[in-house]
Amino acid sequence: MEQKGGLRGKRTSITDVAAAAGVSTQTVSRVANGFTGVLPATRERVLGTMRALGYRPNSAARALRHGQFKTIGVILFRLSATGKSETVEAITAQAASEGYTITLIPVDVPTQHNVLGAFSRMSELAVDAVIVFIESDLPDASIVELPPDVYVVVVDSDAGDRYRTIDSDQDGGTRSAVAHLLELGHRTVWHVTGPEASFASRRRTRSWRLALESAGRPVPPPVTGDWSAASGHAAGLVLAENPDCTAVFAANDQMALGLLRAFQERGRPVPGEISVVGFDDIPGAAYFAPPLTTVRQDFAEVGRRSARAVLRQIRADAAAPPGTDIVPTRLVVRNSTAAPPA
Amino acid sequence: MEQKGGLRGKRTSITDVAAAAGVSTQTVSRVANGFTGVLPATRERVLGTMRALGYRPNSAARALRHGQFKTIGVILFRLSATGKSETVEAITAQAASEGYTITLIPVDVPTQHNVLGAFSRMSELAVDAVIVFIESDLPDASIVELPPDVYVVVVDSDAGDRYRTIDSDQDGGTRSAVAHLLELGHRTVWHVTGPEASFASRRRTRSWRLALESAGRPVPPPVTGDWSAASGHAAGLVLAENPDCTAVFAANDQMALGLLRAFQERGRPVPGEISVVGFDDIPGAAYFAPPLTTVRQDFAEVGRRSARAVLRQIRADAAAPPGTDIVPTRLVVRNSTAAPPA
DNA sequence: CAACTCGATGTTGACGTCAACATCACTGTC
DNA sequence: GACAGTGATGTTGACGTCAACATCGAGTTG
Repeated sequence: MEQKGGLRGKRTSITDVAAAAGVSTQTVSRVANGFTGVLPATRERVLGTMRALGYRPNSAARALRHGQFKTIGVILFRLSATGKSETVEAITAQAASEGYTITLIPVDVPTQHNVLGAFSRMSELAVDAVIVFIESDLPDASIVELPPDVYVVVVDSDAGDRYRTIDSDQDGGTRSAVAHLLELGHRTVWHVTGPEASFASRRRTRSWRLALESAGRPVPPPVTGDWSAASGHAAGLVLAENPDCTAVFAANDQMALGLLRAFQERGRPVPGEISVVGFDDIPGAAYFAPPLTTVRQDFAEVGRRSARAVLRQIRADAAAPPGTDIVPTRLVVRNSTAAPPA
Repeated sequence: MEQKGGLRGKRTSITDVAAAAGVSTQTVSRVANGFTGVLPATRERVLGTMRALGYRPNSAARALRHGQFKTIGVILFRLSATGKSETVEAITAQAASEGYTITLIPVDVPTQHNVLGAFSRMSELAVDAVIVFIESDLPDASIVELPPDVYVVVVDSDAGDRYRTIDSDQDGGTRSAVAHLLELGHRTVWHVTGPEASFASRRRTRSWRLALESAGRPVPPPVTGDWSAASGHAAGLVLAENPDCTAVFAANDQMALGLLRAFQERGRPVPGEISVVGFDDIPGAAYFAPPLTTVRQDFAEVGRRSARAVLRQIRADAAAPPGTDIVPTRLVVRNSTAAPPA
């Protein structure tokens, strides 16, 4: 019933509690922070007054006093992209376990310019460190805009030589996908890529190419998609016309889903005539028609490690050495892959 | 190259700039805040000094001074649940457009106790308002723990009589799904529910029941799921055995996907023998086998409205009247529904 | 040219917290 | 019983910002 308007600024402060309890603010502070050296009787009295007055420490004053915000900023582009929410969720949980809070710093479009903007905007934000979670190239200039007292960890990007980086094993996952298909007897593996701008996509494409080359297989021209099932479907319609195509590696599961559909529409049974492998292992992939063989990413683990890395820097008050911490991926074989038709 | 350790606390303050530029801190403040009444020459000089020293306003000091944090807290359970990330993304964007930042406040398990904990924990957080985004019942006691100077908007829950609430039109969506199926000629519609604890699920179940009753149709026993495709699959295995079952309304698309798979495994063609309708319209639903008829939720709009509602309260410095703002949902007819077999 | 206006800039203090230091009342010692 | 020691509690000031008020000098007016 107190949810009335105009209540701003009436928050009870340490001074109010001190006055009401008949002690000094310092004593209240000691009680609030659980310090010893306060008589049990006094402590109880103060505690009671705090409760009665509904006292809550003011975090702005604390932050000002301590020079720390107990907050980590996460700069990101599309939170709703596959896996991102799992990662952010894990970051949040991990941070919370150490008393830190997460602040979201959105970037409209991940152009160099905008990322730069986010970096400089953030520098006046109340954060002790940042996790950069944008799957595109970081502009070189960004380092200039970075406030020197904020630590940085980068997720899924190519800043390993400048910042600590956490990444899923895109390369290993891709190689195991290609290897799986080759072992089944396919002559080569076709590929549907993600958008050009995506760093993850480019790496998958590169690893796919390398895997084929090192196995001495021909490298068919990749088909460009945009992560969506629709683009996978479009790619599938093209690929279905090609009798040589017996195995496709899609850069994510959504596109693989589109492929599955396109092949079904074109009467090219999966895995009978064409095998399909995806990437991500999204919820439901096991129930596609057919259940999708795919590369599972541990999005949550990426988040946990990012948070830990950043927290470690804050604790040590020192930047982590650049370099990349790679989170394993794992091929999950289901029913969308089989030997090529005889 | 400045990313060295131990740099904490060296952030340049308004005082440093003032000293360097040979003016008072107040003048720097005026320049920093774009106030008039500063000679262009002075302004330029100060601006230059700020740049040279890399000055960034300290938001903790600002917050302390103004009594506002320019921050909105979002209390949520699982960020990675369907649609949640879209909503949060929209909240973040909307808030950012008004200079507000989003802080994530996770709740491990949405028990009454934990939600309460989040509420009280949050009260010492640096937030001006909260969006409660937990699809479970809010404990009555929560209101007690709520700091009186923080505004609240609730998403997808049943607090409409206490707080401003934003919600998707679960009822309308469910009714249109059921109506669609009945219009196709099905005698009745079976239902796979979400978990018992979910408020959204319970409402969908209730609306489904009401829709059938008001149409004078028999109400078959609902099958309980847990949102996952696996649970949908399990439900489908059961339902497939029942020759009376010709139409199923699944409380979400993941479970619908599981149903599709189960019916396919059991040789019950969709939509030939059984029609399936889902809820959510997740990415890829249009590429399921067959493309899924489902109820589309506008998750982003829910987020935008929540943010706007909360921002409006902050601006007006007054709580919004309780009541619910309903975001429309829309039936998207695709190929998983058809007339029942003759 | 004294009185006054007005625009530019400076000074002071307060927001809430808490570290560092100061004080005060005991207790026990010789 | 004067004195050091100890533990509980109080006082002061500083963190960075900015509103309110103060000052100061140049231009205007009668």
